[in-house]
Amino acid sequence: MESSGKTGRPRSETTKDAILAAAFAILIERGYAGLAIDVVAQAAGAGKSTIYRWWKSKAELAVDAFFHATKDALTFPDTGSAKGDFTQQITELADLLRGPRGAAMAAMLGGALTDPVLAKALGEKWLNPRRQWGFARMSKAKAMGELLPDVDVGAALAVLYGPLYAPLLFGQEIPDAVTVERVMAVSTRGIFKSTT
Amino acid sequence: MESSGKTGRPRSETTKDAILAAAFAILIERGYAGLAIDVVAQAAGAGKSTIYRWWKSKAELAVDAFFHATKDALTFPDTGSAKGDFTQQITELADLLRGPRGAAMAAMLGGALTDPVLAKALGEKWLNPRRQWGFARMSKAKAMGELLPDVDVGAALAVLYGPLYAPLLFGQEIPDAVTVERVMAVSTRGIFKSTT
Amino acid sequence: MESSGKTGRPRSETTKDAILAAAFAILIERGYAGLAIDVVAQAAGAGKSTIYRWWKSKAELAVDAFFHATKDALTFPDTGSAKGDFTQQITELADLLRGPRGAAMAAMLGGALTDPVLAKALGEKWLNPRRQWGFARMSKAKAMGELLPDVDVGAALAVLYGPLYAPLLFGQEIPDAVTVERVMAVSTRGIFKSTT
Amino acid sequence: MESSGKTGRPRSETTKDAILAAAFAILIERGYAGLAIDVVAQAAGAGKSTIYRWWKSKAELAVDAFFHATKDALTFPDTGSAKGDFTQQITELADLLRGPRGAAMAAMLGGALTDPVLAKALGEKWLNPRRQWGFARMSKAKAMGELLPDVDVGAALAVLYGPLYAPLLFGQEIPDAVTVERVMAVSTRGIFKSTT
DNA sequence: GACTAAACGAGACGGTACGTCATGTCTTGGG
DNA sequence: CCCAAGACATGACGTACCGTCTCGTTTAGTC
Repeated sequence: MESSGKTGRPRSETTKDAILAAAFAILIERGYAGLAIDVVAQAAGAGKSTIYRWWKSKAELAVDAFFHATKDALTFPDTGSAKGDFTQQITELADLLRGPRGAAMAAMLGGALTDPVLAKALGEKWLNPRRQWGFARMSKAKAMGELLPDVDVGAALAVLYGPLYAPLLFGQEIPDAVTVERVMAVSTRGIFKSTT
Repeated sequence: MESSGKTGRPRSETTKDAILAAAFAILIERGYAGLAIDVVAQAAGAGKSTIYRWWKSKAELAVDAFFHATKDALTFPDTGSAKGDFTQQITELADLLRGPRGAAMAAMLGGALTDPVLAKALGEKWLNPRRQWGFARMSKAKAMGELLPDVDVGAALAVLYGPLYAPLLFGQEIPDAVTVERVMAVSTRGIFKSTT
Repeated sequence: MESSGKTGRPRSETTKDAILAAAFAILIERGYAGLAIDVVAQAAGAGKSTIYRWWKSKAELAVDAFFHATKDALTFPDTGSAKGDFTQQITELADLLRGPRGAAMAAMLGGALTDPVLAKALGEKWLNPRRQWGFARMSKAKAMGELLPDVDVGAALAVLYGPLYAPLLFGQEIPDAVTVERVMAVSTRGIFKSTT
Repeated sequence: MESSGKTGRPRSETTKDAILAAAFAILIERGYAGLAIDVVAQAAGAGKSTIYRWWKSKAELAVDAFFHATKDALTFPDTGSAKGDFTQQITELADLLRGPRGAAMAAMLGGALTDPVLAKALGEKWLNPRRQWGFARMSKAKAMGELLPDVDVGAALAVLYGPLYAPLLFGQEIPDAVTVERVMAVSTRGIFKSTT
C-alpha cells in the first residue's frame, strides 16, 4: 500500500504469497477453527511473527487468504436488464460457493458468528461491496421502472440473496444450477415486471 | 426419553436443568466462543464430568440449552389460508430470533458450520420439523390452487425462509417487524395468487 | 471384626474376598498408582460404595489385599541361634520380595511415601510386628552373648535389613539368592560372634 | 549444558530457575503427590506449557528441582583411608537427607516406585555417580588390603548405604548423628580391618 | 564496502480452555 | 441393613493454540 520508510529490508512478496496460499489451503481442508497460525507458518516456511506483523488476527488472515484466491472470480455483470444482471450474478455466486472457495466461505461465515473481528472483516471486504452494488443496481432498476410497484429495494435484495446463503447455515449443500434456476424463477416473479 | 437402565442412581433433573439454564445464559451473554465448559459447570454448581457425561461436546450442549429454553415457543399456525399461515409463522420466527434466543441461535449456527455434529443435531431438532411442516403446508396449498402457476414447492420455501435466516450469517440484526412485512410482501408476491 | 447389630443383611464374605483378590491382582499388574477403585469394583463385580464402606481409603484396601494374599507366607523362624534365625528370615523375605508379592510390596511402599495413610497402615501391619520380633530376638541374642561387644541392637537390625529394602527405592531388582548370601556374610560379620 | 539449536528465542534461565525453585519448595511442603504442575506454574509465574516443554513429566521436574537445590552439597571426600572416606560421606549424606532436601528425596523416591521414568532419572542422576565412586573407592581399598578377607565389594556398599536409605521407605526419620555413628560402627566392623 | 534498519525464521514465553480420569460421596431399587 | 449400579462435585492431568516476545540472520538502500 504505502511505501512506509525508506530504509530497511522490504517486505517479502514471496513470503506473503506463501502464507496466503497456505492459509487458504488449510482453511479449505480444516475449516476456520482448524486454521492454526502455527500450522500456517510451518506450511509456508514462515515465522509466526511475520504473520502477526501483517495481519492483526487469524480472522484478517483468513479473509485475506480467501480474497487472494478469489479476487479474479468476482465480477459485477452488466447485461442491460436488472433481472439479467442479478440472475447472472447469483448464478455465478452459486457456482463459486459450490466449489472449494465455497467451503472456505462457509468456514469463514461459521467463524464470523463466533468471532466479531472476523465478522467485521468479512462484512467490510465481502458483504458491503456486494451490498452496495446490489443496492445501487436495484435502485437504478426501480428508477427505470423495471420493478413491480411498491417493491422495497432492501427487501428485494433480501429475497434474492437470502435463499442462496441460508443453506450454508444448516450444513446443506449449495443448490445446484437447476435448483438455483427454480428459486430465481420464484423470487424474481415478485420483484421484476414480466419481460415477456 | 428412554428409561435406559433400571439400576443405579438416576440422573438428577435438577442438575440437568441448572446446566442447561447456565449454558443458555452464557451462550447469550458471551456467545458460542465464550461458552466455556468450566464456566458452565461452575455457574450450574455442577462438575465438568457431569456435563461431558451427557453431552458429547460444547456443540450438543448449546443445542440442547437452546431447545430447553425455546421448546414452548414454537407453534404451527392454522389461519385458513396458506399465505396467512406462512406469514404468521415467519413473523413469529422473526420475533423469536430477534430476542435473546436469536443470539443463541446465531451462536450455534456459527458452530454448526465448523462442527458437523452440531449441524446434524441442529438439522434434526430444528430444521427438519419446520421443513416438514412447511413442505406439507405448501404442497397442500399448491394442490388447492393457492399458488401461482409453475411454482416449485421447495423453491417457494427457500424464498420465504432464506431472507429470514441469512442475516444471522453476516452478524446482522434480525429484521424488525416492518422490514419483515416488506420482505414478505415481495416474496409472497412471487408465490401466492393475489387474494384481492 | 465385631458382630455389629442384629438386624439387616449380613456382610457378604464372597464379595469381600472377590474385592481383595481383584485388588491384589491389580496391585501387581498396575502398581499402587494404577489401583483404581472403579476398576477393582468392576473386576470384583462389586459396587464402589461397598469398598468404601469397609475400607476407608485406597491405601487400606491395598494393605489388606496384600496381607490377605500373604498371610500364610510370614513366619518367624526359630533355628536355635540368632544368626541362623535372622539369616533364614532375611532369605525368606528376599524370596518373597522377588516374587509377585514383592511387586505389590514395592508398589505399596511407593504409595506410602506419598500417602501418610498408607504409610501408617503399612507400618502397623507389616513393619511394626517385624521390628518387634527383630528387636526382641536381637536383644535376647545380646543378652545371651551371641553378639560382638558394643553392638547396638537397633543398629544391628538396620544393618541387616537395610540392604534388603534399599534396592526397592531405586527401582533395582531385589538381590538374588547368591547376592543375599554375600551381603549377609558382610553384615553378620559385624554383628555376631564368629561361630566357627 | 549443550548449545542445541542456534536460532529462536533462547530459553529463559530466569524462568527455569523460578520453576525449579517453586517445584522444590512445593515438593518439600506438600510432597510429591501435592506437586501439582498448575501450582508450580502459578508460583513460578510461568505457564504450564513452559514446564511441559522442558520436563516430560512431574517426575522429571521433581528430580531436576532436587538436584538444582542440591548440586553444590555433594562432595566425594578424600581423607586418606577408605573407612574415613565412607564414614565422612555417609555422615554428610545423612545430614543432607535429614534436612528439607531429605523430605524432597523421600517424596521423589515414593514416586520412583510407581513411575519408572522417575526411577530411571533418579538412578542416572543420583545413584549411579555415587555408586561409581563407591565402587571405585571400595575396590581400591580392597586392592590396598584395607578390607577384611573375602569381602565382596558390592555387598560392602550395600551394607554401608542400605541402612541409610531404608528408613526413607517406611516414612521413618533419617537417623540422627549418634545413631548413624552406631550403625557405622556395626557395618564397618564387617568390612574394614580394625585400625586400632 | 561498510553502515543502518527493518523484515525475516525460529521458537520460547504466559495464558486459557480443552476433554479425560480418578477420587470419595450420594442416591436409587432390590435382597 | 447390605448390596450393585452408577450419577455426582471436585480437582489434576497433559495437549493445543493463542498472541507476544526475544534472538541471530538476511537484505535492501544510504553513506
